[in-house]
Amino acid sequence: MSHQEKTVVLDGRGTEQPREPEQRYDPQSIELRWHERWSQQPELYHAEPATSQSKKYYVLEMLPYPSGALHMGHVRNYSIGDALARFMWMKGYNVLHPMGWDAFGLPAENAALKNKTQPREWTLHNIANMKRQMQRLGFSYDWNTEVTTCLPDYYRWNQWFFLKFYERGLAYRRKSKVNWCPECATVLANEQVVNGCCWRHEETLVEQRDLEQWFLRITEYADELLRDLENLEGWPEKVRTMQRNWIGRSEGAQVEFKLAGSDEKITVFTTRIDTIFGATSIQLAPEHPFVGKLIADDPARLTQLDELIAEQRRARELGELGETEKRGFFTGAYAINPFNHEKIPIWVANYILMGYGTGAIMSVPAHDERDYEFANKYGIEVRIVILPRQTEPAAVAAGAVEPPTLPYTEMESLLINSGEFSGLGNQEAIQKMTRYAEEHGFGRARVTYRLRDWGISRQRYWGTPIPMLYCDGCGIVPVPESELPVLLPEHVDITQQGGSPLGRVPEFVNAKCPKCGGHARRETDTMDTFVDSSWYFYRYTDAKLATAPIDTAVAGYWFPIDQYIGGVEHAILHLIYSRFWTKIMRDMGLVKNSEPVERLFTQGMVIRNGAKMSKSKGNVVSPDEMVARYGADSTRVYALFAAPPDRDLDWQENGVEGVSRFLARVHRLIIKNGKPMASSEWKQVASLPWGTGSARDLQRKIHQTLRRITQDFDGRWHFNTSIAAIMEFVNELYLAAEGKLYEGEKQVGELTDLDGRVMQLGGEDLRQSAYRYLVLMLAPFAPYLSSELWEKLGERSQLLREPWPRFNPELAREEEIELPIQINGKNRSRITVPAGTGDEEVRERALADEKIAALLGSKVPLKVIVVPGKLVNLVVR
RNA sequence: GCGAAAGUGGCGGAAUUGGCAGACGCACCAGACUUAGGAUCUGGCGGGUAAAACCGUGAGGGUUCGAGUCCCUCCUUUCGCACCA
Repeated sequence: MSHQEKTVVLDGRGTEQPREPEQRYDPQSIELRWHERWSQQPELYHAEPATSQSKKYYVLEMLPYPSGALHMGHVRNYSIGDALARFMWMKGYNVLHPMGWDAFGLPAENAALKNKTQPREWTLHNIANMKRQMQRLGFSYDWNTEVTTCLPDYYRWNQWFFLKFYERGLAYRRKSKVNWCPECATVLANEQVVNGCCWRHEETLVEQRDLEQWFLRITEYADELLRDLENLEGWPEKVRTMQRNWIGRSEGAQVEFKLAGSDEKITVFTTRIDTIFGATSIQLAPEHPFVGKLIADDPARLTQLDELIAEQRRARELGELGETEKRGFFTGAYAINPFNHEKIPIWVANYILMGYGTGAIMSVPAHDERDYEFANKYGIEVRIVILPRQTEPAAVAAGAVEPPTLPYTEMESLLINSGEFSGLGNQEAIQKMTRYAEEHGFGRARVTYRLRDWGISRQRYWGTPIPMLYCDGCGIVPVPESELPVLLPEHVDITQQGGSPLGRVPEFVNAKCPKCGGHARRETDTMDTFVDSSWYFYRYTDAKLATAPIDTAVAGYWFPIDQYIGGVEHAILHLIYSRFWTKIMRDMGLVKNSEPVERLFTQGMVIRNGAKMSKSKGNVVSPDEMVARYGADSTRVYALFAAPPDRDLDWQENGVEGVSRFLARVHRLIIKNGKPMASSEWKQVASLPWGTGSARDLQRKIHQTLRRITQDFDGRWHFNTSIAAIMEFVNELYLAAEGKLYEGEKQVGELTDLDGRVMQLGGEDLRQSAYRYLVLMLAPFAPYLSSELWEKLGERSQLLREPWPRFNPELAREEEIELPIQINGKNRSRITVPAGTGDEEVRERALADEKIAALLGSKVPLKVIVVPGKLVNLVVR
């Protein structure tokens, strides 16, 4: 940085120009000065109260986990949100733009173990650091509404919600399978299971254990969660599809099959009851409770079962479930098909999932690829029961129809070999056969979901304590609302492994039963951190409210969130939980909206050298480093300029350098040429009738650039093209400033001032006006530099609230003139030509073109598009 | 396997409704000013040619006066789902 000491700078024409230190773009000094100033104006980004007459706009970025420092993905996320917030402010909206911390979670415990600190200290320290980074980056957050989920102020409302859910039967306790590491003697989250082993003990296989867990009944809302996806038109289709698949609704029927020679029944779920006459076996999942009973006295088969289960678990843990070869064995037992009373064998098969439907299916090899594969392998009968209507039944007999490739789902299909149902179409058959099953008491229509209830118990310390008590006499007793919050004790020993850390804190565990006054134990599990993030955005609307989680009127004003911005990795869990939570809040009467988020934007990842940034790859770029080297503005503008925000962004440092050069160019341009100008003037100058010369060109550029940015914000969010347009604009302003434009345009417009005097305005005035437009256009993207230059131009207003200028479509349009084309002496049509491109020549060429003349004979061209001096094409409508 | 998105210079990417392909930026080359340049300014920069012509948007077909854009058939990459009965 030795060049900083220079005070003399030479321009391209070799003339020496003394340069004041402030003439050089020094982002550090500019940004630190404004940072200081803004920190003394905490009200700067406050939203107006919910009683405001202004239209509201709630822009939200996903709150970060305070892991220690921001990464580039954060910077990109917040640069998008901040640009939008600033733009909406300038558009005159009442903007809510909050930020908070998703502060509970496992990493804090791990860090505490590693660094011998407390999770609380570690977390709060990280928050302080990341908040500093955000403020240095100049993001326009209203820190007055900051939410930190690990503080009692916040998590007490998690507990409050939990109690309400419990009252409503939406929270319940039951046994469930969990990942259990025998070495750690504790439960692991799915993410902590690596290749089927514990992440801490890489040799130790994780077991599935049954544990009492708290669940939230999200399945109760499965149907609505699915249905309302249709209305979320502001969401990416991709996310909606992912959620649809996650919920996984399927309509069908469940049918009971009697066990031959017994009164016991096996219930299967099928979406294709119409194929039931083609069922040639029953298949059970290996974990199906029935299996044990059927083969209890058969050691050989029990061994087979164990192998099957072990193999399946390995496959699941390796994520290769779909690739495993189908395998199974005959149990020796038979079931009776209630439709045709046929005796069919019961098998165990590894491709049947216990977690879906009933864990048992009727196998119809003729009409299901999986069943077909299995049946082929084990020699089970394949019986065709549905055909396309056109097919001759004789073709079946002749073996000309190959299962299971039949188009049997078509309405056109026809049942055969199906008793009284033969001859029906497939849809009709489903209805009639379901009704038949219901009437005969062995089945009914049923909807099944893939979605499971949400298990929220975590055997962890750093989370919200679940506000429940276990009384020796009364059983499960909720903590009374008046006793909230159940405080998370501090200085808990988390170094010891095994079970919930809170269980080792007697002062916490031992409590009085609020019902009988007797001894009770507290629940020692804490809540999943996804609980925290399921409703935090409501809390922002009144973050300090002490009497309730939210103020219904205030939340009613702000919700739904107009724009939510974050990574696609939260497409399922966080966003489904949030939608679920909102629906409960609505049912509780807390909010009116059924969906929390109107529009969702998922930004692309930040990568470097083609790979996701990670410490192990050594390709991490730290925001602090970027800010120190190039400043916040350059870092932010680059994050928006390098790629459209929905695509992955390859971080290239010399790209940042280029942006920095660009900002320096802007700075130099205005510092050198900008002069004070009355705001009543400059706002009108750009709209004056400038004729057709170079002033008109600059005027057009102003409006075109404005149009580009305005439309990018309103529509497709391609801020890279917005910024490119600003760069073009700056390039043109440089030409203008160097006197290459405006010859002979000294006085081309008139303006009447407040006293009625007529002012003559020239190219210089237009340039001064253009500088101000430039600063306005830059304001959403580079807050520091734009504020600095705004002031340097003598403007006193708060840039954040300066109205976003409207572009004039007329002035933005490329100028065109129309020329008539004569064909056979008659005016047949017109051609449109950009102004000033040799009109006569163009017309002659147009007339000389045989092709056009021929076409005009039969069709009428409405528009001919002309390149200067050269006819290219003809548009015929 | 199923579903979705995307393939354009050395690179990131423009081209919003079919109408001058490669805006803007990076990298690179040349020049100017310089004791100096990793500053600044000017010019160049898809292939091809002395200059044109001509050829160029993953491949091959098609529609159209005209296709990166629309249609068909492939190929590749990325993401999501992956035995959901």
